[in-house]
Amino acid sequence: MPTPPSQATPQPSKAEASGPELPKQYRPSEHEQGVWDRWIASAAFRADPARVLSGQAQPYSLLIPPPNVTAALHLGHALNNTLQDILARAHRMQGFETLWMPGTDHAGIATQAVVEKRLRKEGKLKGALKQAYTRDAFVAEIQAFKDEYEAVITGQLKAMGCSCDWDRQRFTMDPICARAVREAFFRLFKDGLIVRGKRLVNWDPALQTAVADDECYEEEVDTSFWYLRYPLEAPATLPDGSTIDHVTVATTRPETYLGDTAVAINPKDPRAAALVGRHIVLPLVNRRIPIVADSYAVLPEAMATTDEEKNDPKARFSTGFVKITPAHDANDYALWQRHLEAIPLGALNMMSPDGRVSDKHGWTDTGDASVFVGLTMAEARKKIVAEFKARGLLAETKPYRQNKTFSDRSKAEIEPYLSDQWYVRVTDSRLAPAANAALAPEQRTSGKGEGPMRFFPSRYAKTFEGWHDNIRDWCISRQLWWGHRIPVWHKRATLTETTWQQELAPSLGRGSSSRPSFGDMLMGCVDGVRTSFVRVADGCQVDPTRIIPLEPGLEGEYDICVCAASDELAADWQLEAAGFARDPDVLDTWFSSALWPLSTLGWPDTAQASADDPRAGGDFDALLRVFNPTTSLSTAREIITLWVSRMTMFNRYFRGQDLALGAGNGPAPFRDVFIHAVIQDGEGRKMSKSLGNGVDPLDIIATHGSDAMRFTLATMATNTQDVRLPVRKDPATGKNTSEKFDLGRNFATKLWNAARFALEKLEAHTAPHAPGSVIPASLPDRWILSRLGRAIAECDAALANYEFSVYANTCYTLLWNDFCDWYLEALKPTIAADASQRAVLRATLDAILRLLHPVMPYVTEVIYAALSRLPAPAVAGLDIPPPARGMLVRAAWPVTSPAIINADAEASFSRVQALVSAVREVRAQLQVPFKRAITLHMPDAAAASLGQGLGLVTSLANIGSVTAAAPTGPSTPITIEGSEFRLSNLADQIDSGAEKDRLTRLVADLSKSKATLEGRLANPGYAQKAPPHMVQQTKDQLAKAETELAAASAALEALG
RNA sequence: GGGCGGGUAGCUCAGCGGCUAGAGCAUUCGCCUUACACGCGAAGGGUCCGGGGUUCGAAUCCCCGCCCGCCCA
Repeated sequence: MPTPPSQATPQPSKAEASGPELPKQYRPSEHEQGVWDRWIASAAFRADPARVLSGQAQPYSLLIPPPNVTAALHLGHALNNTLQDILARAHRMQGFETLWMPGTDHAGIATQAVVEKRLRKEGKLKGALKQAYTRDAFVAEIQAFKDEYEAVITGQLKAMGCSCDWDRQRFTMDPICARAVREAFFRLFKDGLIVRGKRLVNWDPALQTAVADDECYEEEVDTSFWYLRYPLEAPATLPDGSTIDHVTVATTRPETYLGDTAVAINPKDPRAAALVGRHIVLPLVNRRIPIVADSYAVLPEAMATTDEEKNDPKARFSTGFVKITPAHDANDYALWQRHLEAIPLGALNMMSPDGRVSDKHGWTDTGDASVFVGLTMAEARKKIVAEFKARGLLAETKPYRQNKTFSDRSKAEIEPYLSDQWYVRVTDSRLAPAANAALAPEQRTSGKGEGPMRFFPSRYAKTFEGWHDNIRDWCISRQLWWGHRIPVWHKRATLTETTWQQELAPSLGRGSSSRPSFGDMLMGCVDGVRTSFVRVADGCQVDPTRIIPLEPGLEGEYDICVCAASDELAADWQLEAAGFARDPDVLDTWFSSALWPLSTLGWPDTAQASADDPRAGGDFDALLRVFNPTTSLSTAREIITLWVSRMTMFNRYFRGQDLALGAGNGPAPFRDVFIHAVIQDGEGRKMSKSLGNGVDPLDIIATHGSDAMRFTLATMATNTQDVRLPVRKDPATGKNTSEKFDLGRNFATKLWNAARFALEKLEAHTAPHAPGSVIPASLPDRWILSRLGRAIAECDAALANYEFSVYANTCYTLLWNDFCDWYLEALKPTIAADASQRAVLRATLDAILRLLHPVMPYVTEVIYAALSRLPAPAVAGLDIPPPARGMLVRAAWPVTSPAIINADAEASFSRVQALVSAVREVRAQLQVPFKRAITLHMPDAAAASLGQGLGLVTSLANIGSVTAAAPTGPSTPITIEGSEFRLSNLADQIDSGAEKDRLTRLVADLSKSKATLEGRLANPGYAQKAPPHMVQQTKDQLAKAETELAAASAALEALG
């Protein structure tokens, strides 16, 4: 793993630098550290915003999706960071001033959960966290854990070769990022977009915190419907004349009956008229609750009239009566909101934060139900069902399968729970709608897109758009200790005209003529401090100007919430002395990650940021101006809603304010959003610790090398949603690995060996070519340059469209199939004598190294160290200027002139390839050893038309002689493009059986082709409607097949 | 429930209106051929999930269905 850079500029190691000659084998571990040190020492990854401001370069920037400090990186990170590094390195080579900003995320709930678990395992924590640890002590434990994992993660990224601007590395809780969080919170609070609300949240009773919807998952579990008899206050007579003294409710959660405040019946239920407005008396609790009419109550199957009603799966289980528990069920809460008048008791919470029945958190009329207090919800269920049964109030129990929600982190069952939380009103037009408006017009399905933001692949724009169209207020408070503490101080006060002065009197007098008073502060007349008054009774926020002085009718209990823009201001106003207590909660992690495009660049106070982090270079002001908005973001699918959305909203909001465009009108934080595929195991499962199917990038780097891993991952980055990586356990090491990575390792080796060969030839023959730029003359030279020109164009297009597998595969084909299989083989006979060919070989290898560098930075850099010592004659049409310091990392991207693409050379060369392949085929089928030089019988005209190609054919196919004379002894036919030639001298004794087999197969193949082509031409519609060139092509093919078939048949007949 | 992706050679994937459907790995055969056995040369292997339709022509476009996966609710 790379260590911090040494002070002196490291030189290439002996292995790298022993002259142009390379060691026989490429062993990644012997080179990677040395190459890394040279990159760092030369500040190769350093972005200089001044070059952009002075007009010397265009900016290109990427923000790393900050990995959670919870755990080491896995292959998914390896993929994402490889792709980002490819982009960063390619753009750097293309002349962009490139910033790849690194950093890590504190990952509040995830990290706290992991550390808590770890402490329990180590025996340092028993019982409830909040009893065993103080806040500060626990945060210190997490801090230590964070330091450990941040180092691990950084080490992994460096081992992978990630060319981040490491001096600027950030952490979401470092002072610079913390200031951004503070500023953002304050601005939103001030603008009325952060509000307090009593809402039902997803409560994790194990972690004792609210969790976001996206931190939960659902699972089907076996449970029951219980049928509970609720006694009526007085008997009622139904339309059918019968009299009832109770109603029976069907419920899956009998334990929450302690919080019931109503019973609902469907208005279409015939019994409704007789019952609505009457009351139930809850058993044991003796609470009097009303019956209300609401269509939320599902009609029993027997009463259902419409199809929809009949098909409702709950109809089978329904009695027509539903217990309503607003504090413990989202649907019930919504029903209460529709019947505020009819349900005076509203929401009664009967659970404590640790998931036990409690009469201390909102429920007071305990009555005989005190027997349940203190039980867990599961215990309470059993006991409540038993008590109902004992009293004859349990009508029946039916088994039922139901979807339940669980917490991702603790796996505990989620309880809907009524609690005070902070929300961001993201539905405001300056937030979610502004995010959608940032999309490019062609990526919007509804509404107007006016921004530059594009998703790659484009289908993900729909996910982004749909999310904002349906977005709800974002709950940002978390009942945790690890995170950015909410900068709000609370005080509960009962406000009446008279108590107002008394409640706040100790501080109200603080004002003097020169300073604003405490009252001014509360009214929002003071910079950097803002107050909201939340009426406890209904959670409504009341305008401070109506509180001070208090308007009639607004008396009551209030939560006074003071938000301070800095701790200094909070201290200055002596809030705590005045009885205000700081909110114990922290912010949702995504709140700070949402600011990543701002906070990493020093926002909001770039001068202060420069002072805070001198290592980063003190140029935060230029950094923010040049690199926000960024160019590309590469991230995972599920992150679109969690992170991309919030960054977009915040960047547009805050930058809009900064740039005086108006909140919400600022730039989107990035131009392109690339969504990469998810790596799964061979069975299509997510890689995870619990499944034990994860692969550690460092293990792959150790066995295969960093480049091999990177290259393989790049080939896997197609535009599908998932890619599968079959995993196997290495019996020797016990570690997970995958044979897939052999692809990259073999490719790196191939490159290494090709380079060794080229260097050997270039070293051995040094006679200079004629002065001036080399004009390639030989067929292989013209051909390889043409192939190179095409490959560069394909790579350029692929990278511009985030098609990483296309880029990798193009490089693969160019190097392996074109350069190694054909070009290097073709030049063997001529390279020694041809100085111009040596120049082309050198230039082509140089260009290939440049093209491959973004994906395989280490091996290409090592080879380049050797290659760059050789003279580099210019080759016409190929622009590859020598790089600064002889380092590939600083080299320019290869550029070719359009003229380098040579269709004639390609056509001639493919005839050579076809002829050579045909000869090889005959050799293989007739078992003619490669070493046996054979004779090719070919008319003079045909030989002449091959031109330079003839020499290539004879050397590549080991043709001993070419003659126009007909063979005298045994011979076999080969046909190329409809022409027939013969091969002879194949063996001392010809094996006519093998030859017969070969020709028989050939005749069968050709007959099949002939039939197919004839069939196509016989179709009357084809000749009439297909484009003429298609028809002509088919005719040509048929003619060719017929010629070849005739030749093969004749030869077969001649054999007898 | 809504949205999205996928089902092509034994495996992992390209191809997304027109060469007789390709690559890498695996398999078989032959090779230490002036760099490379992590290699070279050759070969075998596919009702392109099923069923309809559009078209001169469909793996590719449309419709219906089946199966797998993901995201959101």
